Amino acid sequence: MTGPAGKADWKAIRGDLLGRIQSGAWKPGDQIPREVELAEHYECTRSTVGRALRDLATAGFLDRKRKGGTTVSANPVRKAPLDVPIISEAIRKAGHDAGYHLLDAREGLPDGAVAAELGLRGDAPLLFIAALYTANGVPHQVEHRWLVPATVAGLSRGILNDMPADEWLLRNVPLTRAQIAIEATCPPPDVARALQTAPDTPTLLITRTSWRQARLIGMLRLYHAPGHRLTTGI
Amino acid sequence: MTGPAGKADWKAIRGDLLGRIQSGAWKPGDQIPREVELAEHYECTRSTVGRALRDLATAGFLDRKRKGGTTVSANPVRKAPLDVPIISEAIRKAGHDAGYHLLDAREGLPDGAVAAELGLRGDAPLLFIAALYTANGVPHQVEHRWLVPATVAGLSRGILNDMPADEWLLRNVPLTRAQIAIEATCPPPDVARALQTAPDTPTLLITRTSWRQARLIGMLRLYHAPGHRLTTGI
DNA sequence: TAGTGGTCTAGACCACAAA
DNA sequence: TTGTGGTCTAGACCACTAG
Repeated sequence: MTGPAGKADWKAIRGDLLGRIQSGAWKPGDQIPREVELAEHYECTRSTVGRALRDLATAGFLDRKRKGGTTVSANPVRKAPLDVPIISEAIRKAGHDAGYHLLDAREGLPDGAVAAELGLRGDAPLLFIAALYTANGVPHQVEHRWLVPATVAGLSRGILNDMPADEWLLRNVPLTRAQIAIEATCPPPDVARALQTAPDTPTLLITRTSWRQARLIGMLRLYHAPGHRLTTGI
Repeated sequence: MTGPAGKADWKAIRGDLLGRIQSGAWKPGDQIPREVELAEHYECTRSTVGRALRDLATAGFLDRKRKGGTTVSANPVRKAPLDVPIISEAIRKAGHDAGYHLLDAREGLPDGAVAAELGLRGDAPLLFIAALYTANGVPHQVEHRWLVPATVAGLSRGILNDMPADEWLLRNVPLTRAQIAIEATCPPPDVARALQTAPDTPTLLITRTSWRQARLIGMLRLYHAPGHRLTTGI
């Protein structure tokens, strides 16, 4: 119910509108005034209130339809932004010293699970990479990658010795689409060994399959050290 | 290098600009033309290219600074939107029959870990809720909630018998801020029993602490059935 | 068909940061 | 100081959709 306090400023207007929603003055399902009316109330143009309304709509607080007007979302499905970072960068940003060790890099046939996940028949060789990331010298994450050789042409073992695959890929084969799955699992024996944990320790596993346009780049399995938490917020 | 193909349309411009980034025509760190120049190139106004540029910047593809100009992000930290849904809704949306069973609801003192997580001293009683969600009759998720009684006044055991806490909270005490943590763990004995799994099965645990403005609402621990995956994409 | 949001224009002023 | 993006205005036309 705040009036046009200071001046017309789309962020202020957004805050005011959000306040009405979160305070319960406007309830889920309610129809809110039209843009023209709000513009009049806030003493600004329709463009300005429009921007505030658009922002609240993309954030999930409002539903907008032409002719149907703007309503308060009945079911505000909130989205928590989950970072998909360069691993070493993430470690450094957490204030730790980031280490990287290539454990394995070779061509080979993917096993059935990987081939199925990638939608391949399993008879085409992929580039397999295993690497360990450390934070302050302590095992932090282990990655298993299966990459389509034709798509990542130019990526050699020599490069991988010095540079994590994700950094090379970011610059040379940037992804345009990715599917991400997060689950809890027990690490395979070699991963457990690298992480220095017992093989039956619950481990957070992130699986990411990525494409560049229509071309498959490959798959990443990222095993986190025990106790590692993925955090975000709203 | 596409010209002003059809007409000035901010989505088309965004697509064209994104194409230049993803094709490698513009590389990370590169400075891109100023708004005025792009407007000239696309034969539209600065507002229109500005909208396309703003969109790409919020998506993480561009960095913009006044006077400094616009550059291609050197480190495009992509964000994957993670849904924070009403649990029953999510089960239904997956095409399953959603079931809800209240397992426990009582006032009690939180244990040390919960009190610490909530930043409480542990001498104030909280409302504890345990509930089981099923999908097609099969155990799907178990939630443990600790709620601050003063903040959720009106939430009774009678209500909780019929309605999951999250649905009541959504309508009556909508959160304005939340911290979310995702980790792998072994479920406590009572959770393992409810999920009908062995206690040493790796389980995906989502912990969410939520506030309404400055007031603490409470904490949720959501244990997922074995094999459950959290999925998202870019 | 009429009303609503979605978009674009042409111009202006302002805020911030680099030189 | 100066150049860049950030925002706002006043107006117009268009696209979708509810009635």
